Amino acid sequence: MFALIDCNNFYASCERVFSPKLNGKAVVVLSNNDGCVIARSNEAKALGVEMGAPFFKERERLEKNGVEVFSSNYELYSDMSRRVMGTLALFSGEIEVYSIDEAFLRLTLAPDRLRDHATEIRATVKQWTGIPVCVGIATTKVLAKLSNRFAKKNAGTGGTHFQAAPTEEFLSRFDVEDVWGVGGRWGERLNAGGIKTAWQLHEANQSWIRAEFGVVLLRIVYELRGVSCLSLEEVAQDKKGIVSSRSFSRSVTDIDELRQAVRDYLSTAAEKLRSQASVAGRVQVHILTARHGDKPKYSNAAEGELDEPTDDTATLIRRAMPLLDAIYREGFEYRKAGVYLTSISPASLIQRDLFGVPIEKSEKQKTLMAVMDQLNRNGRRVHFGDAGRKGWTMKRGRRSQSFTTDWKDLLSV
DNA sequence: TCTGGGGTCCTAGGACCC
DNA sequence: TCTGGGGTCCTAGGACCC
Repeated sequence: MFALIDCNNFYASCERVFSPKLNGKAVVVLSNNDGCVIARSNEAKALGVEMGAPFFKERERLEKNGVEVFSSNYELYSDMSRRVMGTLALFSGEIEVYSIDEAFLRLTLAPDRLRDHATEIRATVKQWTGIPVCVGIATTKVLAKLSNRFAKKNAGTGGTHFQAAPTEEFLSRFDVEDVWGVGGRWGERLNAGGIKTAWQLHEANQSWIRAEFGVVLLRIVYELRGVSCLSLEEVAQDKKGIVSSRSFSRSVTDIDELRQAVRDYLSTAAEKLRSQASVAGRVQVHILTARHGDKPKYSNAAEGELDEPTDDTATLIRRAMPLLDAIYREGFEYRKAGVYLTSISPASLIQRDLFGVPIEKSEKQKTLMAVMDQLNRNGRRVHFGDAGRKGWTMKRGRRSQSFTTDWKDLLSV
């Protein structure tokens, strides 16, 4: 059996843990730059605040209704996630942390004990971390997802549900787009083919699915039928691509400012690369103007290969700068830039270039990076280039404290 | 009527997820 | 004024090899 545990309105719930006065009130959390709504408490959902709604369009309505609005505080959410996952790990030796607020567990209990187990998981996570979760149990991951959705949408379930078999009665309750792995595009095409519910997808013609949609959807159909095709991925695989990109808080026209942004993002991306002991063979740089409005639009990206794969921030920056120069056009108001590291491989398997960077030099680089990572981990930010006034950095004026990760922010009562 | 039969690697694009 | 930031996998097509 697979259990899917999903935190309810996770970011909003994190804010509530340390501010109980928010209980019962409408709470929303905004994306980076306070751009759009990415988490809503049930009260906020009831007011009709949509997921992904631009904040500037909703602002007045939110204020009028006394909604509590927060900038995103990933330091807090990551740490709360770690606590939730640590708690869940005590309930099964096999756990897959699927996202910041979801995990699959494999349960090998007798079926008659599953319901009690689910209730206990939910109660324990709530008591130990303050985060409310729902638990859905079934024989495949796709069915566990639906089971969880059922628990979440039906108050009568008490937040847990065990679905022993994929019955017509159960699957007919869900639109086909509610099935994990079926998004908007496939939903439309399936609807056009007369498939509107999860049950109809369960009954769909196998060869038609394979021919029209491919093997990915076919696996989902099998999962709906109770044939497990998606296994529990207990160990997180190394990233095959690492992105770091941010929207600016204001327009940027000057290439020097873009250069500094690219240096910053590369520092972040390379730090992630080193944390999984990998090297990257290619680096990509992209810049964009605003998508909306009537200002002239431009976006472009350029990618380049490293002479030899590296995790050295300085080397990556040196390779990336000419790429930025190549795509930069004067006269545009840029709103976002980013970098993308690809062709990632384990650092232990580097194929050195006979005429490349001498070993002694690369050893020095390695030491420098290790020292930098250590300083940054301890909260001192060490930068490449000009770390001075950066007017374009993220806007997040409504952020709560880092209650669990910074002594200065410890809650006072 | 009929045009060989195996492969690999890389990239772009399109889906999907949170 | 103002619209996030990460990821994964699969497929088709083009280039190459013998």
